[in-house]
Amino acid sequence: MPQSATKTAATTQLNRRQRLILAGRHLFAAKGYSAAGVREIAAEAGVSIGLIRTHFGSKAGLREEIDRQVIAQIEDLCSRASEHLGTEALDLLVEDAVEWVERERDALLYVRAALMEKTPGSQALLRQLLEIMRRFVALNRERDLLQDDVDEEWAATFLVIDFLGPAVLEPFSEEEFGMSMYHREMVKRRSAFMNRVVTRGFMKS
Amino acid sequence: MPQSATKTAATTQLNRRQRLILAGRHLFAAKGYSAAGVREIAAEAGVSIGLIRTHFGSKAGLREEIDRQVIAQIEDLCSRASEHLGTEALDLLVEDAVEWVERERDALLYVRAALMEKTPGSQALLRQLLEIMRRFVALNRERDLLQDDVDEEWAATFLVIDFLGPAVLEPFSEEEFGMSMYHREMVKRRSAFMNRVVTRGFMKS
DNA sequence: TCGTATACGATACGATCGTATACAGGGGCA
DNA sequence: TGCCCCTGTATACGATCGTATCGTATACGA
Repeated sequence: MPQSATKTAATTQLNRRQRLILAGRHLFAAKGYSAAGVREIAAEAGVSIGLIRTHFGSKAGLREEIDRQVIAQIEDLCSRASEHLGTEALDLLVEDAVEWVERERDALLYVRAALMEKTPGSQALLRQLLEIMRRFVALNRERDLLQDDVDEEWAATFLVIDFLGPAVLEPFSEEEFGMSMYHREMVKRRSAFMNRVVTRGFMKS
Repeated sequence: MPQSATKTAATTQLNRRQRLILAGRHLFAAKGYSAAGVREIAAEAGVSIGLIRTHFGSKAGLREEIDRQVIAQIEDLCSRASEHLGTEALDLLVEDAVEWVERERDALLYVRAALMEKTPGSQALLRQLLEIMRRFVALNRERDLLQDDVDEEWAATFLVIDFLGPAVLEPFSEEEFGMSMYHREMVKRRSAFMNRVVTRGFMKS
């Protein structure tokens, strides 16, 4: 009983804090930082309001912690993406990203919401994404997979935009396209189209 | 005196209302709908708070009116884009859009902010953008400017994403790229890159 | 010229915001 | 056992939110 109580207590402590983070991430992503209230977050996490102050100092502190965790996730994605080489690197990066998005949809939607507000955290998030794409472009140049005279900085920016694009459109996707942007069929079509665009384009010159 | 007084009064009336709309558009775009308060909006417009209720019923009513005006502007852009034909149609559409963005930057940043929140207005805004791009794609197909076997729905979505992309990145642009996304040099480089991408891509297959 | 409708501002109201404070339970250490 | 710190809850506080109300000034039609 004492041991299991200790364990339970520790678990609960971790859970309380982490549940606040998850609830905050979810609500910030869904309604935006200003519109999501601390009482609502605490209620969704199933804890009392005071815990936000205890663990994070303030609502802003909670956001900073969420930023840190999401940035860490993207760093992970980045390091795994760097392992991909060869012709199918883009496919694999897309697959990795898609797998992450499926597993951590709230995290992506949080990135989407975070970018709406310019904070140190959101700036860092964007920089992280740019860094991933710059490395990806550089890697492909080294492997001689880039066409000649490509504006590499814009190529990286282009990739960031088209990574975030579906997230931006996601809340409207059901009504405009009849399914989620991250529905398997949607991802497949999009992946095929983007693959075509980056290698051949879609318009005659 | 009476005539000029009448004129002034009428002008003032129009100004008051329109100034509220412009101030609201600016603040909603800059801080988001929830974070922008009615007192702040009234102060920026140089009128008293009560006028928001008088003219629009509520804060939400003000947003609806802003939505209407912005949608109307985009419709204008749409009808003008439809006039462009021939090989340089994309260039002209881009030029039109760029000119509009330069003239009405707040309107674009408002679109950006509006898309963060799912409302009837934001859904209509997105649909409008999609419609523009669908027509553009269809027009190019009719003119035989599309490559074979292009997924036209995704092509239109792609164009929407890459139209909104710079707006999404704009608040971070100064720090990441050293200048605004809508700086002339930036637009030129971006335009060149996008032109290349849609016709040739940038990666070897 | 007067009556009325509208335009407008000042202020009050209730709700909700984020934060601060007071207090309760339960391990770890003397 | 007694003290203490840590985690946690409940509640209070001041500020600010959006909205409602009231008084006044101004323009227009009879």
